[in-house]
Amino acid sequence: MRELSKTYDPKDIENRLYETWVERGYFHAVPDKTKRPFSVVIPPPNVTGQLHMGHALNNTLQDIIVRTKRMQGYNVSWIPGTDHAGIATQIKVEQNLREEKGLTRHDIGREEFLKLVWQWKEKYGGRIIEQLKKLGSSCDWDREAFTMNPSLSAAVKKTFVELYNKGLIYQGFRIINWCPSCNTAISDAEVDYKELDGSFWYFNYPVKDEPGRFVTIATTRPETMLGDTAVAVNPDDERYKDIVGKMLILPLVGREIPVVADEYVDKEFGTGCVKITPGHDPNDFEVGARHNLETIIVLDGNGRINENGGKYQGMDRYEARKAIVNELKELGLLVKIEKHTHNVAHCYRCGTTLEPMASKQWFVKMPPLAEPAIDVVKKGEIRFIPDRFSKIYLNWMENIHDWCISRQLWWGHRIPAYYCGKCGHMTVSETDVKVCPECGSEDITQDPDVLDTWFSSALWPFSTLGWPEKTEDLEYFYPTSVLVTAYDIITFWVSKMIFMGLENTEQIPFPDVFIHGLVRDAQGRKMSKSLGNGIDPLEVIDKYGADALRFALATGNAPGNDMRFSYEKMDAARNFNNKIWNAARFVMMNLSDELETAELPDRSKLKLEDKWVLSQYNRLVSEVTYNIEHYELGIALDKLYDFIWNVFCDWYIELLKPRLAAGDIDAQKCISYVLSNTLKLLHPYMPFITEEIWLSLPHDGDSIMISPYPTYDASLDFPEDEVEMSRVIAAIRAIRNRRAEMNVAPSRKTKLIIVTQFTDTFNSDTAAFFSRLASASGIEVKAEYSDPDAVQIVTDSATIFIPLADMIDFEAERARLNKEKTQIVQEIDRFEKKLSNESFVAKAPANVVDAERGKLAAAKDKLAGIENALSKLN
RNA sequence: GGGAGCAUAGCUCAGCUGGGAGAGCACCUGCCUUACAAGCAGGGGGUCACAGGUUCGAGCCCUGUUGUUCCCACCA
Repeated sequence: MRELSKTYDPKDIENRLYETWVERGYFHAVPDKTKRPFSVVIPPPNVTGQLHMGHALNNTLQDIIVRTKRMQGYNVSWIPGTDHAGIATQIKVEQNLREEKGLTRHDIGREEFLKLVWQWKEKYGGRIIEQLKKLGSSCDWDREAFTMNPSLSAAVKKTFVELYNKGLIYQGFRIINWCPSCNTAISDAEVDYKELDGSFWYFNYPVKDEPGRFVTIATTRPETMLGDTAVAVNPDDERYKDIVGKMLILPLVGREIPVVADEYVDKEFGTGCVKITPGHDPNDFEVGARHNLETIIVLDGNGRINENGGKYQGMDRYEARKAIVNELKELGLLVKIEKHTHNVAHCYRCGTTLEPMASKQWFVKMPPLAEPAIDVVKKGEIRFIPDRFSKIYLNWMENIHDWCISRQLWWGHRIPAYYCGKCGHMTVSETDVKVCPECGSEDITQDPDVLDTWFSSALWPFSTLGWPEKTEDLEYFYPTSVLVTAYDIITFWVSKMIFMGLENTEQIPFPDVFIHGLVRDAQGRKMSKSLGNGIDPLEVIDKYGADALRFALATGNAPGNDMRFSYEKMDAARNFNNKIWNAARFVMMNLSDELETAELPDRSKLKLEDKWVLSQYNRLVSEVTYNIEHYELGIALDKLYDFIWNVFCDWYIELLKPRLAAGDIDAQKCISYVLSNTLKLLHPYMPFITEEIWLSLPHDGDSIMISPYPTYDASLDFPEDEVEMSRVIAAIRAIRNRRAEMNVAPSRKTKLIIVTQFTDTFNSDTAAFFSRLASASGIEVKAEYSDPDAVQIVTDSATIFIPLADMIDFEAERARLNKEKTQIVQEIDRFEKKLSNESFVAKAPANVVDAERGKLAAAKDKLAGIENALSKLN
């Protein structure tokens, strides 16, 4: 056994224990048919990322579940890893290249650039993994995965090719969101809308061959007029009936464009005339398709006007906007400018205003994939915790659009499509294509685009287990048991894992999706770089220890709800650690060397207080187990905290002090048993301190983390003793309370005369601790007693006399007793009313009614005591 | 426009399938009682947003109202 140091120092403990666990292979799991598998999924952090509070919360919750299951005997696999994070990583490396060498990726070329990204990944990619270890996460590091590993890349290619062959992946020309800064298309899910103040410009477009006649259109993006190919009105709009079919002259450009009638136009909005720009607006694109309009794209990839913009070519989109508005004004075609607030699409990665643009991209056809993914949630095969997030999921899935998966980036999984330079044939293949299967030409180029990062993330639960190979791991650990993640990536990631899982493995990837909230700052704001309010978990760990951070994150945590992080919580967490440490030190000081294991003495040797604490401990075991199984991790932790502090420390330790001082071996067994098993319950939450203490106590085995989790034991239920002890505690509390009210110095000990029908309770053992805890110099237990000169305390099971004649204000005593009497009479009245209500007695469950009867009886006993006391007060 | 959450003690929040209104912090009083002052003992403090309803019984279920946060859609 190891001695515990006088003061608790997490730094000394945490690194040492973590290394030991890893060395002994406790985190590593291999398929073993004799054990039940339990495997979990959490979001792989970005490879270039830094640990933030979100990761800390996510890992803490996951580790609590994982450690509990492992102790319960499951064969637990938690595969850690990182995501290549296409755009995010590429942006970082590009920035770096610009800052260090003043070069762009185009200057050095694709191959060289990718070398740089891989170098970057090797250099910084491991950092976040090391940071996760500081938290105590019990991941299987031997299985660490990365979304661009060869085996995961193979899974990506296989998926792409199979979906393509089924017609579920296709190339299409349509409006996508284009980021002029990242120079790539992004999916609808990657768009952030921000409400901005803008303007609404009204312009006149002249009608051809009818000088002086105009239609007035309104737009928020004047520069797109360069690509207008029609103006649309509602077919039912009387104002414009006669103009439908006529031609307009597009100002500045001179192009003739038709007026078309389309249901899409809202008569009430603006002027009722809409300029149609099929190349730069999703709705216009559809109108264009319906009316066979030309699609003219006027912007290049950087957001500058292209060759279709005539003299504006080369101007930035906003420069062009100014110029166009000015020229139209000079031509007298600007009617008015209105202020207009509207939602503007921004890139979620870089914040740049996006341009909707028609473009040829790869898409996943969603409806056929969404359907089974909706079913499994509706049928309850996959459930969200809490359930309300299934609505968000279903709402999203039921309104799904096809998923744009191609990105004009270099970092990522390159699309496995190959084009023949000679005959133009396209081949989609898992293996590299060197020769055109159609014409035999060797002039083959691979599609330059890469796949959306989420495409590979979607495969994570099974690609990390070896899919598409039929590995033993996949067979044993898949489907996984639970996904733990925050609600902000339900649509990004959770939904995609579900439909890809069903598509690729014909199984759900996980039955449970445990959703947690976001960690905010003390004021409730989102932690962000721009606000500078982010708190680095590593600094917190450095100052308080990982156990304290985990406690702070888990305490009060309710599924799906955001939480605030504050240093007040960290102080509370640190204090709790300290409390446990000191309690353990005290227990150990009192243990004799002959105790080797944590075993209870023979049941017959148990005293009242032992049974009382064991009975509560036993209930704690079932409740905590139940709560954790139901993902009520915060509730379970509250109960552990309450038991350890308010039951074990405040009462049980105090109750046992006389016996421990006397060297009572049974008391030693009891207290070390309760402590050691409570530590097991707490271990998933605070792995380090519990291990350190547990190893110092009498124990079986090498580590608390692989010791069996406590289970409910019917032989430890002592309901009667619990009631008895709670009466004793109530009496002690009442005495302390009275003494405090009367300002009796704590050092002043008094005699106590206790009148009670429960005389068995107050035996010589009880008297020892009772004296201590109630500041008594001696205790007499009597069946009958009367002393008009004593303070009388009435509980529902006893009347206690404290001879404090010199301190009594009899007037005040009488007033106090009368006040208590009024209160108890009111209570009795309430209980009686309730119990005389026939429908209550008839309809309420029996145990509720019995409980009310019990309360009534206790109140009546107390009233009798008070009346007796009043009558004896002179 | 559609959807969801939240509104409980001064602050931050728990409260599972309806039956006790709770925790941490803060506050007040008294204590260094040799595990712990990062502590101990005692205490004050709440019309559970508002209005109806269902029920023997509502913080919890239903309807409406107000305030607030978020998600989705994106009428130029």
